[in-house]
Amino acid sequence: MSQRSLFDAEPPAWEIDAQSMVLAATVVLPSGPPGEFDYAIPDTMADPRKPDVYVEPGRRVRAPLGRGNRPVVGYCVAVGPKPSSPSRPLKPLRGVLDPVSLVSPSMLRLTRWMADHYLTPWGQVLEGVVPSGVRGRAGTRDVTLLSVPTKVAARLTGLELPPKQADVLQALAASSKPLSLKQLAMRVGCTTAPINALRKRGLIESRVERLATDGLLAEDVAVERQPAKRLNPDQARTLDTILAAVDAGEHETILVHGVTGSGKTEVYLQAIERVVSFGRQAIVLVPEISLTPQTVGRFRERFDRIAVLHSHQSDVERHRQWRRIAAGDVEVVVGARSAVFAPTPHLGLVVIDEEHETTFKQDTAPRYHARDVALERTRAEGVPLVLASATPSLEAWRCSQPGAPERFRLASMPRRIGDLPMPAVRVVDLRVDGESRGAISRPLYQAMDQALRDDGQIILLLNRRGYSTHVQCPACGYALKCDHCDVAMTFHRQDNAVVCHWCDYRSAPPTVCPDCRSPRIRYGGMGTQKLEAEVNARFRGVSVTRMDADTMRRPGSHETALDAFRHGETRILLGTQMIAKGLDFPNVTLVGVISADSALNLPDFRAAERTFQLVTQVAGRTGRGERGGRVIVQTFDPDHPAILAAVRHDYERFASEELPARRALGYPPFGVMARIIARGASEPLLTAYLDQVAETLKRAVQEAGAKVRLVGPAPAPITRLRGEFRRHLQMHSPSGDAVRAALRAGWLPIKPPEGVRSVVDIDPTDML
DNA sequence: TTTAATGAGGCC
DNA sequence: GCCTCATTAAAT
Repeated sequence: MSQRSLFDAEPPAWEIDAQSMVLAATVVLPSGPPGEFDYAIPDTMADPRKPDVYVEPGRRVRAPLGRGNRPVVGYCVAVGPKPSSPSRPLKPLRGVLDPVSLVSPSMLRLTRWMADHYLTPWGQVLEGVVPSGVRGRAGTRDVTLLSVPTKVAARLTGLELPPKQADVLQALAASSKPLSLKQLAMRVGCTTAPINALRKRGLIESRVERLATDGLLAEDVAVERQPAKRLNPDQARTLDTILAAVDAGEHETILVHGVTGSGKTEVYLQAIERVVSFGRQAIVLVPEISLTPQTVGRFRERFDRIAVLHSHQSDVERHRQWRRIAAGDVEVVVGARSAVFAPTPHLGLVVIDEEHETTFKQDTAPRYHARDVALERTRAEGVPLVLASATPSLEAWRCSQPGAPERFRLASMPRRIGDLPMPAVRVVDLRVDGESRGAISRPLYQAMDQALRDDGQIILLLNRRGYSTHVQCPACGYALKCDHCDVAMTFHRQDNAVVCHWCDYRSAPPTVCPDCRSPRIRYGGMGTQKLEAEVNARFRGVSVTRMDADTMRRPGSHETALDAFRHGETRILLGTQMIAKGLDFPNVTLVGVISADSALNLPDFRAAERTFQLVTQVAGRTGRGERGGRVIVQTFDPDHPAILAAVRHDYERFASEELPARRALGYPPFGVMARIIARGASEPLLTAYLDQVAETLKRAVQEAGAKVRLVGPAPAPITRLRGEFRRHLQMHSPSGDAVRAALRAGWLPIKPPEGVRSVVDIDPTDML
């Protein structure tokens, strides 16, 4: 019902024209105006018997936009009757792009929810959710297939034809299946001229078909099937909890909190077996980094038909997997973040492994969190969601505790399988035991020496790549920064260059201070390259492998490095956080954390949580065999609660200390956060814009009487990035809807000036 | 008075 | 995001 103000006059009678209902498609655009637009569906596009040009929700269409009727492509999100009047008729659609729907009705609802939740135009969400290879039908091609009509075939001999044409017709009639133009020409040994002559005379008929260009891609490696493993009581109890939800056929979120090595994976593998036995599909989300052949192998051992989705796939491969999933040919989808959108026709269960990982948050639009999207999807489809972690996010943990607005069921697995003990953790106080030079303290050195003599293997974590992490002049204090970013340059010895880890700008290492010309420039701070050199120098003849973003650049290098470690060819594995997660090597008897504080001092309210997670996770890489294991954690802050809790493998202690602090400040999980990030080349322009946004936001919050607190505007912790200045504005509120309402009223309508870009990040995972 | 330039608003 | 139309300023 439309509302009319008392002061609005009724329109004069001659302006009211005959309205009629026409069949219309509602269209959203991947870029450009964010709204929904209705277009009349021409009769030719309303016939389901012509599937190639049929308009239905989830397909892309061509539509004329604006006065100039500029052709645009958009997603049809709904079809239904809409009013159209002679004075303002609906424009007709121009065409249909997709021969099948790319987005199911339930995925349309999910993306609609995302558009609302993350304040991102619906069309942009869809564009970000449907892989480009699927849109472009990568790996397929229109092929013209030629055949002889049966009528013609019957009187083949009676035809008078030029010799070449006769040969062609003979060959095609003899073929058991239709041939392409090229194939036929090849077979006869002629050009396409005689073939086309026959087509023109109607003696050859042709049809166009979409076919795979490259035949079958690398087939799934055959893997020997493994039976389900016997479960210990903790595992059995957890499985029962999940199966109760599966069998009830209702949505429920189950947080599986199991210590490292407690056998979480086996539990959800068995839960998936049940789901698959009902003819339904399961989606398993894992952090990108753990999508290794080993992980995937565990699924292949247990399921016949799995699909893998990750970001390093080609468009062709992704398209193929997507089609298999949509066709119902797949039992289990294993994938990174975006696999939460897998088009399973009959979803039965979603599992998010390592639920606390920040890689589940996408850092470009649509800036969604796969955990939150999965929660919404499973709720809408009425299926259970399993979140598994040894170190759950505090968001998930709080939902498992009494009094939370959202209730998750908690399943705890406090013991390792085989009743293996958790490794003993020793803290080395670097203020006391730190030596003047080097990364390895005496206690760590001794432990390494011992471990090597006992034939064990060692993992060393240092969460910084490069050689020296800062380049500084002792004379004037100048620290070398990136020319384009407000970030310290890291010296990489391998490339003999200083590198910006944010924009990859590189330059020659300075030999004198760029500021005061002092020749005493110092290279300080420890990165993985320098650690590797130190280990090599102090443990001569011991094989060492470094794993970080620099050594893992080529595809497969991850596998090569881990295989070498598994087979004992490498004794010491050192690297950044990519070695901290999920690895399961029973012969690792020592884990060393070179610097537990590296994440502790970041300007981020989650710094303590990150530190706890990282130390706990890497500590869990040892003690997985009969030989036990120990952990040495080096820190300058041995009394920090996060480190103390990690030392005791005590998640609940960490949570019970951190949660009150979060509550006091209104930080997540007790409040919702949003962050407006504006960037641009001109700092004054940026400041003026964000000040204006702050003003309108403040007014919107006041008018709504909402509980939304604004912090800033202020320079972002990284003030400059890729040559642009950055400022941000934070919003805190107990209510996400209040934040969104404020943003809709106070941010959306303010168009940034030329040269300023502004984005909103709902539930940001970092503050940089 | 004409022409160029900048900005706001609609796009169904 | 792009086009159109309005408003305003500069040029003839």
